[in-house]
Amino acid sequence: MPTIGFDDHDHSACVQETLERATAQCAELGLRLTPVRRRVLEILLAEHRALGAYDLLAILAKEGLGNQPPVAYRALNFLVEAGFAHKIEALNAYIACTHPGSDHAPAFLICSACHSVAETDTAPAKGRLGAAARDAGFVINRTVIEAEGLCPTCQDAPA
Amino acid sequence: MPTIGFDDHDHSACVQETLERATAQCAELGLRLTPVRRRVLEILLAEHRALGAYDLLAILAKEGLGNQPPVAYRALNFLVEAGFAHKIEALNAYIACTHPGSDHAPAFLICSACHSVAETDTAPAKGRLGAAARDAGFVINRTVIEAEGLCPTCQDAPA
DNA sequence: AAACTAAGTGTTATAACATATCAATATGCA
DNA sequence: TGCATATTGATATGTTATAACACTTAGTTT
Repeated sequence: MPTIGFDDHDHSACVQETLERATAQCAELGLRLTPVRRRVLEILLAEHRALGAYDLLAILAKEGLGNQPPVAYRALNFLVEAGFAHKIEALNAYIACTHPGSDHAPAFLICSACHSVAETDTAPAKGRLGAAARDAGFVINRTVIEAEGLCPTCQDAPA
Repeated sequence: MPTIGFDDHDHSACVQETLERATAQCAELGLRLTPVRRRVLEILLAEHRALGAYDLLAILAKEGLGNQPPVAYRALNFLVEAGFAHKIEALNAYIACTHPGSDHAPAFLICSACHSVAETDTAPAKGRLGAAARDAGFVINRTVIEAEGLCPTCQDAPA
């Protein structure tokens, strides 16, 4: 599984493709990708960076899709639970999943300068964290793995 | 370096000892462990679990040490920067460092049931996260490694 | 000692993030 | 159709965090 990162790619195609896959997956699983949910996913995919719930809400409000916080949070919670989006705990912000379909323990590389986020994968149970958990008799349900730093572009940019 | 975890230990001694080490370390580095900062560290050490800034503030207020949010946040930011405390991003809460003195990349095991937190250590650069960062040309400044799950005690407890 | 400087504190206000609750509506299915 | 469930609308509130500015304290320079 590749680290989808800071490189360029055909973005509008990737948005469309991911949306279509999400639509199909919802149909399969009996989930309802309602207009607000679909639009939130589309926004997150298009932005390709972490957005706060209120950033999303502002966009939704302009489009007449809702203007109260629960509108954004409900959609985000749905997407996160369905595996279409992730919450970045270090930013209190949300990002579209770039590894859709796979059951995964995501890890993120977060650029402090431009706020772009790359998603990669970990196998937490296999590393030191898993070993520590086993030693302590701790059973892991969910992991948060995030790294803050500088992406290649921002390293080159003048301070 | 051990995972300081969910086991019992002589707590009041460990609080005193850590406070003394922190005092000494501040003296060495020219940092000022003022009354509020010292008391916040003491509370975090004594509680031995993650506390929200407003939980701390309530305690400080009772003791006449301040009653406005910045009082708590200033003390917490100082302690975090000095390495005496850590922020648990998944909880928006703060905990005393149990590996003081060492320059470390902490990792946490967080019990969803009893909210106790064990601190252990990682070597992020050596695991998959480090490999992904190198592949992407990403330079890591800080890592957030947190696992939520059940501690040994809460696994045994009835649901 | 007086003046200066840097760090810390007090205080007010507000920004930013998130959820509880209850009523209304839509959807899927017996 | 009628029922159960999921979703949405709307109001209010709860929780976490910082901006801004005045004031004080401790150390340092003159």
